[in-house]
Amino acid sequence: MAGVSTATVTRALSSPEVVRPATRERVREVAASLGYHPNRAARGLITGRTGNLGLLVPDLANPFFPSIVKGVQGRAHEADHAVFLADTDEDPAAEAGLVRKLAKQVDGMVLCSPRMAEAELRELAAEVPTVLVYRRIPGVPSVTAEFLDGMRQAVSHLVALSHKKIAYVAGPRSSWANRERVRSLRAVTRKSEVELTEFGNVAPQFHGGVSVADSVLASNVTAVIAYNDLVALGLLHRFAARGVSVPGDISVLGFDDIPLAEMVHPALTTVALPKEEAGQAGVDLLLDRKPAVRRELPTQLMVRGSTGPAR
Amino acid sequence: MAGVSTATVTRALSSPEVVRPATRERVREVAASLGYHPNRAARGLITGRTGNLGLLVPDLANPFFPSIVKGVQGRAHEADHAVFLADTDEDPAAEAGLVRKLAKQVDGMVLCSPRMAEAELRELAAEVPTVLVYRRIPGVPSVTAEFLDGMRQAVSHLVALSHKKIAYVAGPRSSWANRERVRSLRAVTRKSEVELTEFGNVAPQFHGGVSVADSVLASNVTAVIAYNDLVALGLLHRFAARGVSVPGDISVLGFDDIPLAEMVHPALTTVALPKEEAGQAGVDLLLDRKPAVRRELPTQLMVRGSTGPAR
DNA sequence: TTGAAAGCGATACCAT
DNA sequence: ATGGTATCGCTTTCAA
Repeated sequence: MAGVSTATVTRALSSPEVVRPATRERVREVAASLGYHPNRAARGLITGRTGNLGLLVPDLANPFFPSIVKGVQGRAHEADHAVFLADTDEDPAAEAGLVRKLAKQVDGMVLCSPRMAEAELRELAAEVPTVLVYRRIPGVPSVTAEFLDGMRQAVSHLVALSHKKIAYVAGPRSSWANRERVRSLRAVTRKSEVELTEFGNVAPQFHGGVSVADSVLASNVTAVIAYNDLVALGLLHRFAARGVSVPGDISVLGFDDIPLAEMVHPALTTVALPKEEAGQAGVDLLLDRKPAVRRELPTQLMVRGSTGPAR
Repeated sequence: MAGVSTATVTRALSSPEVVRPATRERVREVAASLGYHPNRAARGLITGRTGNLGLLVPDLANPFFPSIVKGVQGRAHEADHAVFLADTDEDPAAEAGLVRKLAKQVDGMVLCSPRMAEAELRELAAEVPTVLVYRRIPGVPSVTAEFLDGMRQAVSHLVALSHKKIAYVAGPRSSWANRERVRSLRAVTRKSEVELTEFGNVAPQFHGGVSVADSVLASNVTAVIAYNDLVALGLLHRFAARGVSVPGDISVLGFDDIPLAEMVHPALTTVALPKEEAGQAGVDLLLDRKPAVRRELPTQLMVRGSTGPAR
């Protein structure tokens, strides 16, 4: 319709500088009036780049993940990329299959808190450009948070409130984040007067916290740090049902800072992890294709109503 | 590698019945050993089907939507389709662009609670196979819930508790769901002794509820129905801060039944809307390509702690 | 600066 | 039952 060849249309649209301005404008106007957009699949066939990204999350029902998805999604669209989303329902066995299914259609994958084994993950990362978010393995670009520092802030806070006996409710064994938190917590408490008791492992969900609450109460701790906010909320719920006062009888501290943390009574003291930022950083790493980079984002203790002086 | 033509490979993989069993097995074994999967983009070029679906949501941070996404995602993968996700951040102006950007790469779009105007939506639906979830316009397949019946259950419940003056806190004007709820509520209360006072419009979020709570208290209602659970939680939060007892001084009722509703104290009485089911039904409608169908899923009042007898 | 034509990885038709 | 080949929509040489 513009009276030029398809080659010139391509050039007018993707390499404006090489066509005569008059031609370029004519082509662009016609394209706009027709609502023409190049078919990305066909383009990808020849360029090898699809303009698509893949994102894998363990469970969208955990409010921690939608925030990350928003971050990935937002940044990807800024970079004119579309995002495939896959939810694995906390099934490690499903992860590799989903990644491979998407691999051909994407320029890269963002794997958020993948539960699969390290060896398998490494294989996958060799097949398709991969960025890990909230998981770290050698040689693969990743975005994580400063768990050790976050744990230090949490324990300092409890120590300042005179707590001496602290419980930790562990999340899934397959969760790298859980392993990191346990490691950090042990490291931090080893140097202090604090006595640490560990519970779990529980599912990283509300009911996980509910189910372990009575065991925690039966011990003699005055404060409990939960694997994440959802578990912490489960603890709060069961404590309330048992008539246990928080923070009067026991202090509760979570991890993540999901939006809910501020909505409950008492509001949950928690270690805030970067979520949208982590998603954005993940996309940046993927699109920049820099050599294996490890970004570690800062964490921040949010002191709210669920922690108070030891009884 | 299997000693056959590409045509036979295609057939062995996608129309097994037309190739000799021996050949078929040989091809399949070689394919498996190579980890070969047909390139879906290339396939889409000639078949016209991409095996991809697009999903648009207003805001993933609203816990109502992740559930729908899970439903869509799960069903789509069962049908061997991948899902593009786009979050519009509650910006109606962004919706059409996002849809058009994805349109070429998908077999159809699921638009979840789209905020855009009806005329524009109709245009879009003409360009790409579309299913609406939680929105209904003539001629476009849709999945919604029985709001009128849900509202009837809610009001009956409050009437049974002797409430005579009820407030409604309205959500966004651009939200079809809000308009439906207002319409249903007016219809239901018109026939009863109940006096209805309307507040809002507020953002469909926690802070929306917080911001309107004092106005509600200043009126003389004994019960309040919120646009959705998030707004209801905002009300609960502000009421608690003001020392107002729920349900002692005022009853609170939400809509949606998001997971949080059960996690707070007092637990939120709410009208449960189908979420995963709605997402699944949306995908089914899209893939069946039946003529314009309207599915209306049942709703269910969940009575919990936040409603009680009128004071 | 522009056009012609090859080719990306598949499928589907027409032969054989 | 199988192979040859045109074709999908686009980009990228290579020539003009």
